[in-house]
Amino acid sequence: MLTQRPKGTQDILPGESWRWQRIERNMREICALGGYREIRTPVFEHTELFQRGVGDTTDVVQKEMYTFEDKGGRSITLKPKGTAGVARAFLEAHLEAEPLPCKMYYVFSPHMRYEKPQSGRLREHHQLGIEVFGAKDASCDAEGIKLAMDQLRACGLSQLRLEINSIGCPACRAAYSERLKAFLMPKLEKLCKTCNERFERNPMRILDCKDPGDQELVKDAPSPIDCLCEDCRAHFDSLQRYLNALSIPFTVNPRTVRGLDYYTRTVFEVFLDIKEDFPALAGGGRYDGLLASLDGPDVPGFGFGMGEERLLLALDKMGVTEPESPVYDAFIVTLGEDARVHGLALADELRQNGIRCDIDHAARSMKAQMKYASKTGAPKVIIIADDELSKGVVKLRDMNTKEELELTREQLIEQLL
RNA sequence: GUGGGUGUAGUUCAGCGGUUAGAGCGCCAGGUUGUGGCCCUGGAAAUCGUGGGUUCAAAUCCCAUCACUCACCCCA
Repeated sequence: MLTQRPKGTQDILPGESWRWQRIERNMREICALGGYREIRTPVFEHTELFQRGVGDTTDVVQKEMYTFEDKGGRSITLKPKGTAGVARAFLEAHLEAEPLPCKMYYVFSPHMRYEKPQSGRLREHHQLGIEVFGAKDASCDAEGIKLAMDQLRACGLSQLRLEINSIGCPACRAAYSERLKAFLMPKLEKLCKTCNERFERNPMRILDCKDPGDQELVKDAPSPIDCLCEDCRAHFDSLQRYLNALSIPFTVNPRTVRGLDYYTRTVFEVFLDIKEDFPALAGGGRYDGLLASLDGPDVPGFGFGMGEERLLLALDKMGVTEPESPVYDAFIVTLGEDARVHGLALADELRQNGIRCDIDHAARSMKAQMKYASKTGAPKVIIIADDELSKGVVKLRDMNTKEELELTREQLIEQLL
């Protein structure tokens, strides 16, 4: 259908864009306080960037990318993940030569994945988040997590649950993977079908399988934390120290495993702390090997992404509602074309003075204009008709008290300011 | 990709074989030739998702298809 949006997309209509602006404003303010500056990267990149930067074996790359060949024969992919593009921009501009860390944030970044849509999951969604390059200490991780929590709280969410974990460095992961496989091998027959598929591809994913039978079977599985090397262990310990210093409650969940290849050490997810299932609001972690894997310098990284649609969904879910502020400070009701001529000039003058106002452009009846003013929530109405024109005044009506004053232009502006 | 649910005015829904498919809300107009919210009256607005089949007769039953939606996989 011509007038139907593509599957898995959403329009942000005039009546709701203010909600987006509000959460994005919160993010900008919070980030500015911590010295993060905005970065904007393209909505499409060379396909190879995502294959290398996200991971060839991940579901995102294997079956969810919007990939096409452009007219120049290049393979192009619509951004399915944010970090790879930011990493590419960082490397291309050689920001590693500038003072580090490089602290960046982004808002309203569109992400496209070919998935089957459902609640909180779209084919195009928008993320806000941060990326930091060149800070290896866990204080960076803690600060970033605090920022995510602050952002959610600033938007009006208080019931939050932070889950952290450490999946270690590649060496720890290899060791853990072996240990986990050894543990799972004898139970393989009893595990569900998808877990059997996961066994070779990504055994860690079996740990957060939703199947109750499987959960029971893997209850005593070894924890990745037990396989951490000395450095990774120390990093995870200091992360917890920092989080405590920031008074951020958290739970260590060894089952939290980000399904992307580039993560190292810290991974975390933030959930709504409620009984019902609700998808993660934010997720992220450390990716110390990412830049090097893109042939860049050995510079560590940390970041998180937060789904704006999911955040808004969570606000609805938790009943955090705030009415839209009225579109107008005043609405100008005019009767007849002479009045409209004056009304339009007056509207312009008021706008020059920073007063948000509008005038009827449809030559409707006074009743209809009053009704419109009322519907839009305008607190004041300015009435201009023959009577006012001949007297050289306008009438200012207070829509709540119904009080009406006859005023000159100067008096009117004074009143409205 | 797998599985469930739902498609009827702008919107939320009723109708579930039998005249011309209804209602609430919204929209427009009038009651009130210069005054909104409440009330009253009227009006516009629907190829009943689409295609095929069964039937004397289909919005209603059957099949297919598309869309929306929810869950799984995965992820924000």
